[in-house]
Amino acid sequence: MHPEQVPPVLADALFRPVRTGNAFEETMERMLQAIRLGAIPPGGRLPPERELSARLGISRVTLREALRALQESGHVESRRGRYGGTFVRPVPTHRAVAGPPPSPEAVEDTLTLRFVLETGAAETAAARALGPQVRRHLRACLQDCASAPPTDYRRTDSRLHLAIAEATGAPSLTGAVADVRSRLNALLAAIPRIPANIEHSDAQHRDIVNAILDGDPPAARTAMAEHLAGTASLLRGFLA
Amino acid sequence: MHPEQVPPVLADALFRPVRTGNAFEETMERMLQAIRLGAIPPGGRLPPERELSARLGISRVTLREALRALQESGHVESRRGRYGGTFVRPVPTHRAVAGPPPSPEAVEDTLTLRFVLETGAAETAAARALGPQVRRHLRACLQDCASAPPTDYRRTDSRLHLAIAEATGAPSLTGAVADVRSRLNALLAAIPRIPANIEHSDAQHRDIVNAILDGDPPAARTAMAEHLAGTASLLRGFLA
DNA sequence: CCGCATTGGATCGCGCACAGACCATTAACA
DNA sequence: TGTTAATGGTCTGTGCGCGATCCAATGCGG
Repeated sequence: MHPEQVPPVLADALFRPVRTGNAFEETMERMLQAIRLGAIPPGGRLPPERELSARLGISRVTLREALRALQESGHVESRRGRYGGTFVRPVPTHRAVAGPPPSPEAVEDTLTLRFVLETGAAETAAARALGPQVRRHLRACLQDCASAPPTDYRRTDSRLHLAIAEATGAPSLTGAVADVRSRLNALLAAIPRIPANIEHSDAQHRDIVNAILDGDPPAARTAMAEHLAGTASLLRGFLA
Repeated sequence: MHPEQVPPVLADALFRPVRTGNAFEETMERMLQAIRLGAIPPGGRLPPERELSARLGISRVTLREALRALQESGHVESRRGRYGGTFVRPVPTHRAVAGPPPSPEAVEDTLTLRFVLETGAAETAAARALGPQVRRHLRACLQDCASAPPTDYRRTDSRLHLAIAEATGAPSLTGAVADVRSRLNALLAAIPRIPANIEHSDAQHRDIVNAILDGDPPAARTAMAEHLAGTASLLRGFLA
């Protein structure tokens, strides 16, 4: 007997895990993502626990467990009372967690998804009529990125890329870009030292943002593709 | 006092729900996805419960609850004993569940993400050196799609698009395409009747597959973009 | 200086999901 | 024709996450 089988690659995609880890771990990951991607800047305040737990779809108890862990790891700080809240601490103790090196397949997978999502986001953003507020935000992120000290580069860089995704106006796309960006940052953390191609990056960032602001989708896509190629070959060199 | 706030769009993306629904519902969704997307053809056999529950990262009890529900809804059928298993029933009782009409924002969100993912997948697939097996699979899906009766069109169409995503070799991208495709099918289900532009679609499918097999990324992207435009304007017309 | 709205902090009972073991059934194969 | 391996079917105890409710602190407005 030979029942029809589902192709292996498709099976991996469709029958992938329903839930990755428990609620606590998922929540930790999400909060760290928000902090590391610079969505909540140092000194910034997180939404109140009741609101945040509702947004994340988890109980307040579970959220508080995660926040407590983040507190102990030095990422956030809590203050009680009205006008209190949970605040992101500036430059937390950056202890590099040395995990197992990622497999070449995982690297290629992440880079492929990233390329598709981010070039697509740039193109889509350029095709939209952007409001003045969004345009200002893009320029501000670009400026932050260019003038940031090397220690903040990773964060401001993520912030800019996220801003581009936001400019598409599609929440799903923004979320997908945020996720793949987190995966990318995890890969970059496994690299010993980052070469000083920051100036080069800044110029590329400017090209991308200009193309988007000018409403030139093909140029935005091309500029983004060139920008991503740098990081991609860097990662492939170290990890693949 | 005015603590720095996180931009609303980004907050929606980052603080989106950690887990959508309970494990049972998630599992149901996943299994229905596999069936409706045609990954498991009618008559095909699902992996054994033990293996499937392990893949999905859930307990066998929970998986069985979902399978039982699918059994009662007529989607699958179980047989005990060696060489038994759970099989997809041909053409289950297609009772259309009339939910609330999707919001225009949700439609636009889905269409945007779909455009980015699927054009990106086509381009990526065309840029790869495809093995003979993959090439055969693509051609087979194209053929199925062209020769399928109207009742099977949705399924074979999904199957072809999934095959293209598979051809990228990136599991994450394949999973993302499968997800957005499910969302799209949900939207299409809300439309009263599908116009008879199937022949047109078949020609476009051929163009896409040919461009991929010829290794012409720009042509693949363009062909896919044209193909998606049809469905997009259809949905926008009905729902936006 | 007082009152109060707002926020973090803490506790208790409930229900779902899990892990593991065991039972029942079936078709290929020797 | 018996054996056997693989599969669906069932049961029980355990732990995590949830909902709800209350407590504690704190700074602004009167």
